[in-house]
Amino acid sequence: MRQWIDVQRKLLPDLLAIMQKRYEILQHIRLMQPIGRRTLALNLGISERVLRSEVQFLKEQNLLDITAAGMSITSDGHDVLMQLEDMMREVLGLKELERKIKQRLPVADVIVVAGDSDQSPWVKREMGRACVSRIKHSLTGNAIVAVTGGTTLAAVAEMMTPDMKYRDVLFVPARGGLGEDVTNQANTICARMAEKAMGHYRLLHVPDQLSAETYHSIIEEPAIKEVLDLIKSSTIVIHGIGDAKTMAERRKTPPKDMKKIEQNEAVAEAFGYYFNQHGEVVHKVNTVGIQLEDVRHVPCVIAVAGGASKAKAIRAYIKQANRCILITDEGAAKQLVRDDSSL
Amino acid sequence: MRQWIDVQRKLLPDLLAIMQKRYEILQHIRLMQPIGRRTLALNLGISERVLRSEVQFLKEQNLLDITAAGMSITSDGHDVLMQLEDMMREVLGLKELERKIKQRLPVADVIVVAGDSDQSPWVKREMGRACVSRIKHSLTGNAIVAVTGGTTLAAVAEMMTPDMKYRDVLFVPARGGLGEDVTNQANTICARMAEKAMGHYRLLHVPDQLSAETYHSIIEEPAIKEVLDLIKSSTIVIHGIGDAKTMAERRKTPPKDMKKIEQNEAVAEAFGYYFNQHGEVVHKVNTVGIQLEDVRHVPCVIAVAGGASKAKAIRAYIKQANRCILITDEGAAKQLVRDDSSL
DNA sequence: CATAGTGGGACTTTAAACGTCCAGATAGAG
DNA sequence: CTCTATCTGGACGTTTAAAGTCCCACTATG
Repeated sequence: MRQWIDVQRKLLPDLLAIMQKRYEILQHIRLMQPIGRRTLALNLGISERVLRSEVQFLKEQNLLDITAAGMSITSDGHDVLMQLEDMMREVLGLKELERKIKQRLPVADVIVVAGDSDQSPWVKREMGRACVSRIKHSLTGNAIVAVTGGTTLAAVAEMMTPDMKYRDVLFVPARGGLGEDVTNQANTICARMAEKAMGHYRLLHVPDQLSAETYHSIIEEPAIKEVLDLIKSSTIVIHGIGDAKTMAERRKTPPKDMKKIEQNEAVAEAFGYYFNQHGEVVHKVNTVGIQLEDVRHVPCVIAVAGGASKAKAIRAYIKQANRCILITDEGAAKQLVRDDSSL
Repeated sequence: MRQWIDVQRKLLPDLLAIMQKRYEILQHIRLMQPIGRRTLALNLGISERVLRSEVQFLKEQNLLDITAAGMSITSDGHDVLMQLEDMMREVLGLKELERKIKQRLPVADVIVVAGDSDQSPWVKREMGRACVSRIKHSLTGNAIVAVTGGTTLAAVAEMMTPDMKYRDVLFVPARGGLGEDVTNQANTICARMAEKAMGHYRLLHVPDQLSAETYHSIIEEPAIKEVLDLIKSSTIVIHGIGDAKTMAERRKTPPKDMKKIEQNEAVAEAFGYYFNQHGEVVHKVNTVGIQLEDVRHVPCVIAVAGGASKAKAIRAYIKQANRCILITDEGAAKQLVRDDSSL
């Protein structure tokens, strides 16, 4: 396949560009369907007229449907898109990035999607899609999937699709309240993901700020304890990686902790833990649920994070992680490789 | 690879056509270099202007050189062409033909090249090229290669290229005089092939028509006997397959034999043997050299024959052959498959 | 029922591809 | 050495396809 692309690059250089264009069009339509020409053209950054020609072509190929409400993907288009995903990763050199990252960081697997989520918000959803298909890949029987919060995880939940495989899967939030907005809380995302997957889910109703006494008594409540046990025995953990400062600010972090985080030069955050650039824990939010030790024993840990600005955070987290699966984007991946080359 | 082609067919339907066009241009240039635009355009059956555009493009890609004497292939172009050969066989459905033939006829391997040598004479040279690369593939140490005569084998000799592998290879004519023109005789072709390959060769100087006495005494001559022994112990045999009637007419076949061949409904001819449609020998030319029994014990027998008109002959010969390697063209292959489907 | 967003038709502009013709250069034959 | 045939490459008008522009009819949704 590699040589096939190389030959085509020599023999038909601009056709690969056209292929990429059509691929992106299909991809966007799938993402935003039903959608109109103008909106889509604006989104893709191409003229409306050329989009129109392309759309007409794609329609003639039976790859997309076109109704009064807008354009949407046919099942043929869906199939083509599925196969294209793999090829385009190779064409765009994303596989190359994956190889490099695998060489340089201790990860079990890497998937890089095109784009930079710093610049194009929809790239998060592509990471979400990649994450979902990766999960399906390593799903066995009646798994317990623990998920965290964050906008990236929200995107993952949004892209979740129902599947027979999820019939006996249980979704749980990885940890209790971390001080986030309700839309970004693990509970919310867990529920959303389970609904989209047509699977089951349990939630963890523990308030954010508790006195020590209440805390100790509440975790002895049978209803709570049962969920906590499920969480500790989860087989898959899906979590985001945040920039330490951004996360601390977004959460209602007390000034005392804020200072601690800053002074210890934390750069990364994941499920309530803050790491410095060497991957050492410098602070943790006190809450129930899975702990860092527990994570190390989970067979399948998937970290999802993208955008060039998160490269440092990703590197720091990966350093201490136990060969997790990383799902990221082109922006972050390139930055990671660049940083590594300059060291 | 199969799916890659299918997707591209959907997404860029004319891509494969363009690819094929450029492939053919490169192929022809390699075959006829150095060659001018007009001659080439005429040969390819396309307008001179479009050829000019294509050539300009290919030149910019550094795939061909262009001098006052005409156009020729660069080493880059050669590499691309090598890789393309395989891909185009897949694209043009030739691999499909190969699969079908392998299913239906008792052959060890089949290679089908594009075109029909009945209509385009240069297709024989393509078969020649395919044959040469196939030989190299199954060449071991100091092999002895026996070759027959015929226009197709002449094309094989013409396409032979020198290679380190041929250093210890010995070329010999498979059989003595069969009544052909000197240009199509096994001796001539054997010498030509060996020269092109930079290998060694021995010839068999035995006149066509001999009395029984002379015959028996000549084969006892040490010089002759040595060559005959080499022939009998050859490790590779390359031969053509002819239409029985055509071959009989081309050779100075005596009326008596002619009648015998016709009455027994011979359809195929190979190294002096005539076969009917069931693969049974109905006549043989009396001469020294390898015999049909000997051929059965040669580890690698390669039959080269193309053109739709030869399909019947190929089928008949293959029926009695002991899992040989067949090198043919699209015209013959399609006819073979068609005949087989209608049975 | 109004409005924002949709597809699609029609026309003009622009660029690329193509057909055609010819001049200058070069290799090979005589 | 000369002559001729063949080669490339430039020039220019023509054709055809793509892209820009504007507008209209329709429809889903609030």
